[in-house]
Amino acid sequence: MPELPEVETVRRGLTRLVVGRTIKSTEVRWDKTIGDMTPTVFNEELSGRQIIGVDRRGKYLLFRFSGGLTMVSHLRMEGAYYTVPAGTEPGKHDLVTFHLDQDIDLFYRDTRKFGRMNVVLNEQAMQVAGLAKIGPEPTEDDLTLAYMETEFGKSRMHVKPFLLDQSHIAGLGNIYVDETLWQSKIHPLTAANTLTTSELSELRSNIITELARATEHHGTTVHSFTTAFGEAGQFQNELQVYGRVGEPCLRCGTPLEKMKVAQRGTTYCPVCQIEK
DNA sequence: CAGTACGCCTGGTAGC
DNA sequence: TGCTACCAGGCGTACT
Repeated sequence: MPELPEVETVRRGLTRLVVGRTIKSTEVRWDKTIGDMTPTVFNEELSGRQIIGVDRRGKYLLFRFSGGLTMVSHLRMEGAYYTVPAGTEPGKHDLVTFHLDQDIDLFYRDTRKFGRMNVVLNEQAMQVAGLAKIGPEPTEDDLTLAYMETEFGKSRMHVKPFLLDQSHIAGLGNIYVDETLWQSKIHPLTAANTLTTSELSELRSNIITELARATEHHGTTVHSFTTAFGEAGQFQNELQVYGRVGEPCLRCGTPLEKMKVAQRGTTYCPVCQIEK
């Protein structure tokens, strides 16, 4: 499931492969992917526009088009972009085709059809649902300890669903939440407002470092995620808890356990991550 | 307002 | 083998 490192990897791939290209036309084979817009309007809006950049905010991709339009694209669970030679027949799960100049087609594939793309004016992009209330990027400059103390202090939510909520911190998903909670020795059911300053400081630095490291490795390959280059990320080899239920904790050797927290599978060490 | 349950989807797999 | 049941889960929406 693409989280921040995977989305950033896709952004870099797209920047290399399609920035500078002009859209000749589009085809949409699953209407829900483009929200309220009809395939006809989608095609009329985008045809003739040049792709002038691809930005990212949290897990959202922001395609910048000539003429002041932005396409906000969220990959959700399995969305993926890749380029093929013009004329390539789309497969069953290729939901959208962007026919580009220079005989390139950009395909959007999404097996489970959860991903969405919304075309809006540039100035409306940050009003798109999900972006309107998005929290700070998990970087040294944007995610300050002072912010975390204030934000976590306001909520009694369990820390796991708290971290998955993009309005608190942008970019974390199930994998990196499990990883960073384990690294920080914090139990997933700990109430957000009971974390001490030193625990928050540790968590903050683990989040920032982990996402940066995963990005360097081109993200984690689970299920169907591949980069826009068609290559697999390598960070799955670095994961310390996700997908390792029953295997020994890398710190204390206790078999890792799995439980449901807010309907999500959660792997943790029952000894290292002590419940308060 | 804060927090929670559900629906959206399909491929893979466990169990019979 | 072929069938059913269930699981994976990010996020928007509806609800408490």
